[in-house]
Amino acid sequence: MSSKAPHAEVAQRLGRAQQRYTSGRRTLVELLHDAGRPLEIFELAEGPARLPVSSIYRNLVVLEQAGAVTRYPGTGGGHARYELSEELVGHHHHLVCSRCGRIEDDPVPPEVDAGLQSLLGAVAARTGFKVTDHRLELRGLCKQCS
Amino acid sequence: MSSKAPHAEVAQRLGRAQQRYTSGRRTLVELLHDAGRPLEIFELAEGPARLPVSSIYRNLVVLEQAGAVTRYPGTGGGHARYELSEELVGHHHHLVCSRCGRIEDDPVPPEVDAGLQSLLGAVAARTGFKVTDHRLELRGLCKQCS
DNA sequence: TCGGTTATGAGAATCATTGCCAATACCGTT
DNA sequence: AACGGTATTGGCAATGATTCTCATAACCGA
Repeated sequence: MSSKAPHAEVAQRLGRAQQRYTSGRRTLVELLHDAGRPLEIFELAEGPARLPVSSIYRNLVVLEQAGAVTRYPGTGGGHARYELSEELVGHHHHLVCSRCGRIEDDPVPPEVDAGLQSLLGAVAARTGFKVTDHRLELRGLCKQCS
Repeated sequence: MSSKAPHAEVAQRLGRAQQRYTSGRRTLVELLHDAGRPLEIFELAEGPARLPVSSIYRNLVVLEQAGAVTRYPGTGGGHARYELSEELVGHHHHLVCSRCGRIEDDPVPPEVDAGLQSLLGAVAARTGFKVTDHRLELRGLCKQCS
């Protein structure tokens, strides 16, 4: 199931950042790719891979600086989560269930995102803030909890 | 300048939650109201009010449970921030400067939010996720940094 | 004012995250 | 294939934000 993990792109980005694509980093990328949702550190550490915690943190920083993963601060009282960057897996939003806390990815249809883009242009004109990126979090109840 | 802080509404919500509106809690509400942007703990603690840290944390939890403040997890590597809840100060989005890290509020024009609402309805229909709320974070460069 | 309950504040305890460092793996060269 | 130099790893200690504890103080109704 991890066959289509974007290893080539990650390797390229790490190369640009003068970093190696080691086996630990490769494992992280596969775990994140297979999950298809932002994972917490313990989910990476307790999985079948059994990666040491300090290496996980260190490598996530490296991967983030290389532009391969994105960090999301904990949503509830929870802890930080990581995900493959949108440049690798495509633009998407997050569905956060306020009951069970689960976060799922929601791929964004082009017409929806186009609508958003025009909204963001209006913000720039109004406030002088140059918008380069956005994060949209939809909160509510997931299928199971509703 | 803190004259229009929504003390009455906060008191009402605390009452419903069987909680008192003490002077420490009142001070927190005024600080948050005056700031008009999400504040970190140290900004509440080091201000002229000199509130003890443990009381700040405890009271923010109480105020959050009563629906008077909202917690935002730190955006960079940063720490948690708190703000008066949207029910008290109105719906708004956040402008996050990726250079200086500052977060500003951005009030949402009704027509923009109406556009968003229709997008969210589409998500519900497509995924079975019941959207009750959303958070939009616009990232980019603030006026000073650009 | 009294009695009982709730909130406060100072410090200790907890826990995610980061730093440290000796051992290991990797890479280019011979 | 072995060598030397550099980057990475992994276990554990240190850090720092957040939470807990508990004795004291404030509050509220009778």
